[in-house]
Amino acid sequence: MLTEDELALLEAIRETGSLSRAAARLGRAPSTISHAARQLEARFDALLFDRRRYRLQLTPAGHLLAQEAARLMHDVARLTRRVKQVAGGWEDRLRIVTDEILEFDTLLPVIRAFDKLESGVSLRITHEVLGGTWEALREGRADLVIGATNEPPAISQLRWAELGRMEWVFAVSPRHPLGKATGPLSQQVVSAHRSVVVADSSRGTGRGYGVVAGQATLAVPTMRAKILAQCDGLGVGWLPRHRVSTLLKNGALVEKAMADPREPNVLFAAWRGDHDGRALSWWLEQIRQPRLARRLIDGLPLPG
Amino acid sequence: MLTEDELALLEAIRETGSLSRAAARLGRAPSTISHAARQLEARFDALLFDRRRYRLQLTPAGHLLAQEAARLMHDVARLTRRVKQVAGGWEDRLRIVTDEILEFDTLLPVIRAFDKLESGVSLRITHEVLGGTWEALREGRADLVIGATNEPPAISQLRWAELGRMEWVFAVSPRHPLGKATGPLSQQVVSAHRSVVVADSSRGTGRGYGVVAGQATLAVPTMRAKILAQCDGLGVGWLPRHRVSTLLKNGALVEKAMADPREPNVLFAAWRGDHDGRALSWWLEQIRQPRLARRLIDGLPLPG
DNA sequence: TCAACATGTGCGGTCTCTTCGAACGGGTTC
DNA sequence: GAACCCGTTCGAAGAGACCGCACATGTTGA
Repeated sequence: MLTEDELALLEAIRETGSLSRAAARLGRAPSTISHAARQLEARFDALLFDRRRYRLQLTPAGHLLAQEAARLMHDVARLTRRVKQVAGGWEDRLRIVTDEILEFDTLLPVIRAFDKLESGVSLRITHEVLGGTWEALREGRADLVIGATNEPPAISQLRWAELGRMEWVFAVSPRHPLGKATGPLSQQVVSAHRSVVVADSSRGTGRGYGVVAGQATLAVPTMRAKILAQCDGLGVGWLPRHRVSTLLKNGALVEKAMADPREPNVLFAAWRGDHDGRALSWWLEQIRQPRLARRLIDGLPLPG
Repeated sequence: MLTEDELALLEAIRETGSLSRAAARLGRAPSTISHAARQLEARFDALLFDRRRYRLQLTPAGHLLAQEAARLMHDVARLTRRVKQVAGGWEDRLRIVTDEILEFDTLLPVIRAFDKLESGVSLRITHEVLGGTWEALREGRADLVIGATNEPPAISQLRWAELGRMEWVFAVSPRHPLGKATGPLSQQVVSAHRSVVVADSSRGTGRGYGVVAGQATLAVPTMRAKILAQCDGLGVGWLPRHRVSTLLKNGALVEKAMADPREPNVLFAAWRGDHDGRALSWWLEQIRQPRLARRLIDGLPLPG
């Protein structure tokens, strides 16, 4: 393998173009450097230095070694940092999976605050649709899940905390055929119109919120897209009340009373008890603050 | 940095789960291992081993180090191979740039033969359109250029060899308006019809073969596409005679006499004299064989 | 042309660091 | 509780790194 001394040797020889100067730079005797250089060649079983001329030079092989060794050295330095970091109780990385109904924007201030800690932990934030968050936790793809819906399933070592409730509203564009309908709408009436659903293309399986069997659907990638689609009159469906509050106020959407109202969803944060670290603890501490939890669930109302 | 001994130490401890067994496996005294382990911890300034329980275990930091160090070790082994290879006179990699009018298929047998040498040299074969090959050589993006057209430009240390001549034929689809024209065609007559040109989208600049100013053009990505386009009657232009020989025979294309015939192109192989290596020498040796050069230039006639 | 200087290498001695064996304390197993 | 396993400490022995010196060779400047 390569010692940092050997690397420094190559580096010094390459830059100074001479063994004596390299020796001076490294604070060693010239004979030591000469000895070490020969030893290095013996180790790699290759001519690394061209000694034919007065001042020796690196051969192409020597150049390659010096150059790549510098890269390796860099890798080792980074590895050292990571090891110290993990030894200090910080995870190497923290994988956070949010449900898509949470808006990434609301996480930004927390991420910024986390960055200020300069922990070195690399964050990886992705999102999933519907049950995907629980799956991610079960399959070990996530260290922390934020905004998971429905009841926590049976996962060994599961820990969780309630974030709060998300209320839903059935709303349509005023230009939509249902826009002028009066009185509570039955499922039968609704099912005659296309519904807009959020689906995750990457996993292939078609999931959707509150879809009636046989109903035509328009699958869109995000809740934001669903809201915009419904504003456009492209379909109908349930929307998070708080995120469409402005749109309801200015008439871009109209709320419809339903024969079967939708119960509010309880949102959870969840993690596994067998992995702990300072980054996870910090995030849990933040998320347990009611103000932040409220903001995460409410999201940002779309401006009209 | 990490010595291979230290890496072997981590590996042995991780697998055996005990210092004594690791010592036995490595053929050292237990005291040596204990000492080395502590020294490793001091070096990284991190707790790598959990000594609280009876048999010590790797901490998360230790696991990370062992795992990543194994990866590093692998990198070093690969680097060692590459250094030996370069020291043996083989280049680290050979970048071959062909003109697009050469067909990649005709290179395949040569590549297979090169692979049989098991030199370890990684081949990188790309193609360029028109003057792009010379540029690639000038800008140091290529170690060897095959099939460069036109005269060799002034490039320092340039070396070249003639491959042979490529003859051209002006041909159109029988369903094209020019298909029934008689007698030699003048430039003026031709310029009234759209010409098909080969252009390189990746470099942005529009280049083309023998295009008359003001003439409408259809730019296609490859010579193969140009042939197919002209068979389809989408345009007219010069084509390599040998590659369309079958198509001329079966009537998919008809040759037209021209008032200004096109001179055959001389194709060159070129490289720089200041980089030599066994891989380059081998390729030059192959290319200088007249039979191979002929096959490269003629390409594969498209079946009707 | 010759002297002064610079460069790379070989040798013997010194010094540091690794390694070992022996002894000890604590934990596990039967 | 005896036998065994495990990790640690300590002094001694050995290996390898390093230095100073001498020497051959090549370069530079007067």
